[in-house]
Amino acid sequence: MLNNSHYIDKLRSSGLRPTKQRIKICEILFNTEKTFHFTINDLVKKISKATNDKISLATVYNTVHAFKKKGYLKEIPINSDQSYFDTNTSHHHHFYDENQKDLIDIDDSDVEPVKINTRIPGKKIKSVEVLVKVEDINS
Amino acid sequence: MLNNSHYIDKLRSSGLRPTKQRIKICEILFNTEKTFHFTINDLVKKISKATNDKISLATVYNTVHAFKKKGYLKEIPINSDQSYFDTNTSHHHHFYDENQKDLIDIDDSDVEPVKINTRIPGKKIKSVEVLVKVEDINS
DNA sequence: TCAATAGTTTAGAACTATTATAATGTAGAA
DNA sequence: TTCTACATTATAATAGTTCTAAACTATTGA
Repeated sequence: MLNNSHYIDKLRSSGLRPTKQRIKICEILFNTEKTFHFTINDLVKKISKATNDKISLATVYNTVHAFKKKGYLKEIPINSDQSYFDTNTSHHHHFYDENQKDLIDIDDSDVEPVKINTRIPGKKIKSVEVLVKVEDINS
Repeated sequence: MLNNSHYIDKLRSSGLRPTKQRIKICEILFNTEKTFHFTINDLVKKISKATNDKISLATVYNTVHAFKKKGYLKEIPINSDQSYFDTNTSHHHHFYDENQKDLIDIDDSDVEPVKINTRIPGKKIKSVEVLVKVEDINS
């Protein structure tokens, strides 16, 4: 809202035109102290709370994908009917609470480096992601 | 095909009626030396190859979910447009080849035990799954 | 053995997340 | 300012999955 020049620069420097929709989405995703997880549906709700100018669903999808491609967002692999995204793009892992259907970050420093003692010929490792599924103690 | 009594017992003992559809799906999923990964679509194709009596799509979904619930199948967390299942229900991990969209088992013995040095109060760990995304070396 | 019943299968409709389309709008360059 | 390539939009299309409700069948117990 206030200081958008940062986002404008960020967008422009990665070859994305700083349109008002993209800037608004930047504000919603990156103007927070803490990183967070969201689905497209979550983001649409946040947008409609934050502004009166609605952004079309297609643009939300386009923007999220563009941001993911540029490395501003990560997609988190969970079996789910919808995709989860993370504004925390640093290397880290996740708890997935199967009762609350809630994702919780695990700091990289809280996971001992994962050693994989096998390789696939002709392939290089792109990422190593740990998903810790948890549930209520009494279940 | 031949010795179905094993599957009949297995189904019955877990409270699932041994219908011919379920027995057929058991044969396809569990009559193999090696475990494998599949999508619902893969399974439907295997069924239509294996038999002339077609099994309706709804039944395939129902059966896979029932088998998953009983622990005969695992669902593998990958971001994908469709769900992947695994007939290997032992503890192990996966490579996901992003170019070929192919899943490859990583033996549990090929991954050093993953130590998580943090916990969520009131929650217990249900599983720890490692997904190693790989891609072609020249990409 | 046979009817009752509770669980199962089925085709097809419905639903939901996501992607494609193609017309309109707009940022940035000339 | 004008042009053009890129963006946005509403809407249609697609694809995986779930729902529905009627028909079917394995099991129970009389």
